[in-house]
Amino acid sequence: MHTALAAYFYDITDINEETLASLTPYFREKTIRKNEVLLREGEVCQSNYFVISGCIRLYSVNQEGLENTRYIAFERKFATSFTSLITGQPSIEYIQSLEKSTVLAISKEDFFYLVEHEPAVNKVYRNILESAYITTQKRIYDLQGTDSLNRLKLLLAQQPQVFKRLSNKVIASYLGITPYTLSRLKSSL
Amino acid sequence: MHTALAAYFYDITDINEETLASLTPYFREKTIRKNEVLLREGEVCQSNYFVISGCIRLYSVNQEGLENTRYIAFERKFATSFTSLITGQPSIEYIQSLEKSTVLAISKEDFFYLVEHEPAVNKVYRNILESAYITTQKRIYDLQGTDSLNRLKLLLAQQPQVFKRLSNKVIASYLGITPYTLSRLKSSL
DNA sequence: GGAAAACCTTGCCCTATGGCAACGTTTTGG
DNA sequence: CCAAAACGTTGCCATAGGGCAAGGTTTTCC
Repeated sequence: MHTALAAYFYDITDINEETLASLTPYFREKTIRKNEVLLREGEVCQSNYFVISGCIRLYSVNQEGLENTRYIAFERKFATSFTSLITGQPSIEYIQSLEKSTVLAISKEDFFYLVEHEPAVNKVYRNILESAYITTQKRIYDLQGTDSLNRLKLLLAQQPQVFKRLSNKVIASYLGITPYTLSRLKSSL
Repeated sequence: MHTALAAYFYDITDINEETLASLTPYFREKTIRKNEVLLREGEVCQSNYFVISGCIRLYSVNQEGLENTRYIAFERKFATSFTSLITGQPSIEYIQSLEKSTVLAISKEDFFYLVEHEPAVNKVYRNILESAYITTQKRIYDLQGTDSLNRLKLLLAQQPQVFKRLSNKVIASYLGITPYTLSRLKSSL
């Protein structure tokens, strides 16, 4: 198994070496070009992705054709459209790489089989969902209760790497503002 | 066990009658006055609540003193500040009843003990987290990508009972707008 | 059951952000 | 390596929503 994923399991679970080895064949390594789309709106999501290098984002396109980015996964994070994965319904969001990336992909059938039958994967899934809960709780309060300038400052303080690696267009779509406004806010800092 | 909670378990898990009976002593029935606060910002959340009747909300107060409502739980839903429950950190949000309510409360120690040792509760917890994931995914895209009038129309279409049971002040704080704006939007419908 | 408090509405004006246009800069891909 | 496309910045104006004030209405609770 790739060392990054093994480290992830050891960090979250008390899995032993044999069990870990038995999980290896479920994950396929995949190289992804920059800006490649892994899932389109309307398609049913079939895989869960663990990011080895690079980063991928989840975003949707609203009625006016504007992109809204909900989540950006960097190294050592799982990312997928869990809503589509869980419900089996067509996704309302896209999955796209933002850099040349390497990921480990596991099919949804294998993933949910292991969630049911392998306690370590159950624990990992629980951890993913709990982390998502905590992240999105804060995000909703941010979007509801904080103005753009403060959201920008918060992002600069908490995830400075975002500004080195991603375009302003993507950052703006994550903050919920237009690239125009982001450009103006940055020059006002 | 209260029939509403039993029905909830039967709906989500394949629990048997004896196991269900063994869970009963973990839940204490509690009657709550309208507007009673169950958890304040800064306190560590100690319980998970299952709503039998009435409703409770999760909200925070931002820097300007304005309330933002993140979630409203009606009958047959679990609600708590999972972020505080999971991390053990002080809560950034309040829990408050919006009507005279009856809930079943389980302590966090008992709850997480059962999540680890009772598969049916593990499944219920997984279901709660998955549902929260699906709900908040849509909510983030709504807050980011849709204007207030459309958010109002969506809420009217999807949760009309909200408008019969809750004050405009609470509805506005859920939509992320002021009561002034809500009043104006409603008269424009 | 009545005073006080909370709530709802609406007029007026203000502010943050959006959208277009124009133009320079960077990135992409053959 | 170069042309085309995408991106970033900024001036100008438009618009959604916020905030105050004032008045009517409903709710609370002693």
